Amino acid sequence: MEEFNNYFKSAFTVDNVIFGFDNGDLKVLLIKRGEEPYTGKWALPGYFVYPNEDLDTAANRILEELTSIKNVYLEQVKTFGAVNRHPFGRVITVAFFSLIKISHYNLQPASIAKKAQWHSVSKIGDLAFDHNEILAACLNRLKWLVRTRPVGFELLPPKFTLTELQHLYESILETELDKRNFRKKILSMNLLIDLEESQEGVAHRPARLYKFDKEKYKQFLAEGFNFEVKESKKKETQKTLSRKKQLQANP
Amino acid sequence: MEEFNNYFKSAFTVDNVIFGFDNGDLKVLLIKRGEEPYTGKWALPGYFVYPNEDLDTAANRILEELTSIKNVYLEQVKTFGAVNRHPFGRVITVAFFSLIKISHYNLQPASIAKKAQWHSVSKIGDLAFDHNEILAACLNRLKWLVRTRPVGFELLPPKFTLTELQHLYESILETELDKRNFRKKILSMNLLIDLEESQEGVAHRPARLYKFDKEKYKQFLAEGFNFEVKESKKKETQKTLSRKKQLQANP
DNA sequence: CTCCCTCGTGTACTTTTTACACTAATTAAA
DNA sequence: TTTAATTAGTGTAAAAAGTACACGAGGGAG
Repeated sequence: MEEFNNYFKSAFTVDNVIFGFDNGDLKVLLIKRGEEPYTGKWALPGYFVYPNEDLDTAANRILEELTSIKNVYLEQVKTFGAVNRHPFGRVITVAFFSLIKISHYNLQPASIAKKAQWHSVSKIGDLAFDHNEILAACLNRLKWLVRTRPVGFELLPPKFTLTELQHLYESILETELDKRNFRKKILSMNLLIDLEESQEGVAHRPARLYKFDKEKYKQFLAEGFNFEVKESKKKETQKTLSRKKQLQANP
Repeated sequence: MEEFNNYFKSAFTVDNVIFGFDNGDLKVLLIKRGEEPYTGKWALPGYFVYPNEDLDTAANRILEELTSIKNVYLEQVKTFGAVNRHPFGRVITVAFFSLIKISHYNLQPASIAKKAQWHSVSKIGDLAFDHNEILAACLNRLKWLVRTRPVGFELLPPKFTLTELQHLYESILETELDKRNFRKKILSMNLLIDLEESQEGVAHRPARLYKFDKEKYKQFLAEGFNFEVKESKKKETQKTLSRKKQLQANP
């Protein structure tokens, strides 16, 4: 016990990569640092974990302080603890990401709003600390997630069109998807409810609005996951070729 | 800076789930605790992270102290930091898992060997701390990994038969695989080299030996991953049914 | 020589994925 | 009110991948 207390202890933080979707673009909420080190640089929102706080509690706290939003999708991704990642001492940080609906994002107190800003993921420059690396890890996880689980809904307003959903996927996966195949796939999951309403205020044929079916989603989670969105293949994969070879060899 | 030093600091450890495969069974290396708390209970090997040590360095150190093995597959999985997970104070632990070839596993110094022991993953009892939870998380990740990347080789001796490889997959995935389909799939990846040798000392027709092709594997990693082993379907999935419904509705 | 055991192999069927193009609905402008 | 502009919405056929399934071959043990 006494021995225990003598061990080296390190500062312990949580960084939260807050994703949103707006204007056809995937965004991250960044904060302009007002203090040393890296003053003036953009950084991921993060803070020390309190002694009586679990990790995800800390991540939620950081999110709420910034956006006044609670209860959103939040996932632990990876822990970063390189010896020299913080110039003032040893700091270990657990990276989380969360998915929020930007439309629901309440303006924070002015003091915070001055510092916090949405940035298109595709146009991020040099961030403070190792935050580019953290962001990259979270982006990767998000890509995997979106191919695997129908979480797109977390980033869209409650009512959305299939085209919006497709743009969201395309933006996250950085690829183009075939409209018909995408719709076939998404609708075949039966996780969308057709609201039988249409878009308003657009200068072209209005699209149908859908909402996400939370009940069916629970069922889906319980039964195992059979969902994947794939991009087009442009060339024969190595796998295909080698399989053909194999078949020729053993006719 | 001064402020920085006043923040709450926590003890910081790494736990390493060391997987091996032997006798048709997936194993984990556990240690019998000789001190408080949880004296006498089995626990995952783990230790404090030193001030000048990166996380994966610490995980490798723990592995090496126990097994004298270096340079094996090692992956960070998740960080566990619940407020009360350690009765003596706040301890945050980063869980890693590693894959080793049990055949290469040198006997440690007797002092360690007395405490360390391989346990079949399927027969693990109550572990110390939250280690059952940590093990479960690592097992899940391993399942995903094995369906997605050809890492099975990390757990087998340098020369192995396809049946051994299949048993490894079956043991990790906790499912049965069809022999012909499994071989077709594995061979079509072109990651195995047929050694044109046979097993010896078995009381039946000896199987061919293969080894893993590291060069092709690098290529495979560079080109993106197209590998998955699936278990048999026993019933129509919900997806199939709903798709049929949809097709009937729009003929 | 026979028994016993595991090895190794092919095919037909089902499901999933992919590629691809035109008509419909609405607003804005002429 | 006609026309242009713009996005919405829809089906099908071909290719690839996945699945189910059974028997002769090769070796050791007795």
